[in-house]
Amino acid sequence: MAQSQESFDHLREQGYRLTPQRLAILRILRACGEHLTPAEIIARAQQELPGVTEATVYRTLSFLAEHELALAAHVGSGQLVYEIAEHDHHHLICRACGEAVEIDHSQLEALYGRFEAETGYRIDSLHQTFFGLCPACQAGESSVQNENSG
Amino acid sequence: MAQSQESFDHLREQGYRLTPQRLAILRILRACGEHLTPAEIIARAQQELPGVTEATVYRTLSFLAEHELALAAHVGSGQLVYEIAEHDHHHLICRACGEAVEIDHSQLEALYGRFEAETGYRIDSLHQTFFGLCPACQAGESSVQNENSG
DNA sequence: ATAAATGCAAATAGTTTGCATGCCC
DNA sequence: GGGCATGCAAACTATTTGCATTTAT
Repeated sequence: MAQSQESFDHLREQGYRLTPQRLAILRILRACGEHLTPAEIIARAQQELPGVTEATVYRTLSFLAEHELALAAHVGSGQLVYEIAEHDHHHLICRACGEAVEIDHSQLEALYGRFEAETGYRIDSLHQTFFGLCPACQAGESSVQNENSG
Repeated sequence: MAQSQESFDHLREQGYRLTPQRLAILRILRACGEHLTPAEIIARAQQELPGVTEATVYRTLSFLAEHELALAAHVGSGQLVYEIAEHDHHHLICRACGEAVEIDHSQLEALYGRFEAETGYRIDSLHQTFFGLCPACQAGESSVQNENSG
């Protein structure tokens, strides 16, 4: 929670407000540690703050992403997902059970460097999502046949 | 066009039909060579086949993706995009001008191998999308300020 | 006090579905 | 001819927006 104090002050200085809704959603993202869909965040936010609306959650998520307190990414589901912006990392997600493994950004740096050298692009994808099958689901591959991802 | 003949026969054998709509959409994807959003595909399809509906295009795209004649991927826009399934590759897209560079899958194989060794996952992400700024847009960075992506 | 943020509800955008008809094989 | 695919329109889901009210500062 300490790491946010400076961001909070910074936002306040710019005239933004730290409303209970924003704090609650930030808390939810922090507590989860993983990415959540807007729907999941809405559900959790409504438990903490009965009466909070979907519109507010969407607006809050955009706000947090814009101010780099949260990170938005696309995963296979088609929905944008959000997670707390703490350190740069990527995800490897199991298509079958949805389990996600974090991949530290350092593991992609060499690749990015190579792409940048080859193409001249400056790459800023700090949240890639890779898909596959986790060891458990590979084992039960013939029996497990679902396609969930949330 | 030759490369599709066998796929066509295979589909027909399974009782599927190669309707003008499906062929037109396949032709559109092939002609483009890049990924297209459903909206873009709908627009082009309606030029080739006046009267074709959105529903049909969506259904056709799902059909083509399911039968591996097309490939579906998420790019930053939030919309699923489709492209012809010809060879495994990834994209590096300029956030500013939308220009895309292809990255052959071979360039990611070592990385995937490393991830697989570390995590035990079997990775099957054959279409990653990386974002960045292309050389031209880096040059005009201060002047170019748009956020288009389609 | 004041401007920013919320809640509400309606609007919008994108995608999917049911069903009668059409058309590929 | 038979059954898969299409067109049409309506349903749905996810997200955004306008505006009066509330509230953090």
